[in-house]
Amino acid sequence: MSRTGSYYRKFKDKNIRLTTARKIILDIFRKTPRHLSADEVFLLAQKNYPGIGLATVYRTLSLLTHLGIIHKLNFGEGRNRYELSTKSKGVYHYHLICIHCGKITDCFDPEKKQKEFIKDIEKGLLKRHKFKVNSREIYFYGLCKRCH
Amino acid sequence: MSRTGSYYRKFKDKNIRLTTARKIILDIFRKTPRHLSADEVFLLAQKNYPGIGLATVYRTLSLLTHLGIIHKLNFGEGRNRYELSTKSKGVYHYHLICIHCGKITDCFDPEKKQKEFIKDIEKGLLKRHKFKVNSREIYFYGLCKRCH
DNA sequence: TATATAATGAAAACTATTATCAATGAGGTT
DNA sequence: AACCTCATTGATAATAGTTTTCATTATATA
Repeated sequence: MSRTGSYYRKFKDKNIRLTTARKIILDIFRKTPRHLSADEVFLLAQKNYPGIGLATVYRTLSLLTHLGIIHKLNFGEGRNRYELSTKSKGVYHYHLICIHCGKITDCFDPEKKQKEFIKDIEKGLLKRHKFKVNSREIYFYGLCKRCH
Repeated sequence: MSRTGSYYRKFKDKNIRLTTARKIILDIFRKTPRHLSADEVFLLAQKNYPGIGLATVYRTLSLLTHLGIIHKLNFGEGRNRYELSTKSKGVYHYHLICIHCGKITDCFDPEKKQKEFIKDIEKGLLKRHKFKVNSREIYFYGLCKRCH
């Protein structure tokens, strides 16, 4: 089954209707490996589906977030951004934010070791705080290659 | 020299005026070990300084953030929160956010080991991405003690 | 104390997001 | 295929957090 199909099944299982808007937006995330704002999703969606409304975009983003399909991010810009959360299932990744130019970089685990680090921390949280981690967000703020 | 004094010096060094509003707000952060929203800071500030305006609070939060004295946080609530950043100099800490009840917990490093983990990751970022980390924000989303 | 100007308070402006509501369309049933 | 139910939609208004504007005030220095 295609990846898309597995998302669609998630909808069916919960009696959530598979509308054009939802399919289009899901597709955008599958094709765009970036952190998209609601506005950016809206503009991209309009290309294939001119009639779509901004409110629907917001509602869909909220829905997909609650389904765990996408992940809400915040880089301190005064707006939220979203990305497919599938990646984070197997591979953890960090976000690097340059405090000078604002550039945001995805950084994937180069070493297995680091993933184990995080897992280790999460085990500790469960043991000591009885906190069951579902997902994690790791932001590093600093100066990027071009800014120092 | 008192801790306050060291902040005041930071102001002097940059020719930033030490006004009543700034002293009051700095004091709030020194006394309140919580993640405060602009509104909460505003309400607390008014107790000692009834005339203070909300705009000044926002301006001061922005100033203190740029000076590196406080740190801007976002827990996906639709507003920003702030905390003194001194803590993070020596001791790293994580934020646990319960996706059910919304409770936010500060979690300090129980083990030296974990701090070393993070340092290790940051060394890798410098080496591979030429990214110099200034500060980090680590959020764990999941279910808290009372919600599972 | 006088001076220059950074900082302030009040209010308006701006921007992201959410709520409202009548109209539409998805998906099951006949 | 026609029908039916109600979740979903688009348009718009409403809300809320934050930023900007501008005349006034207060800080730091001479």
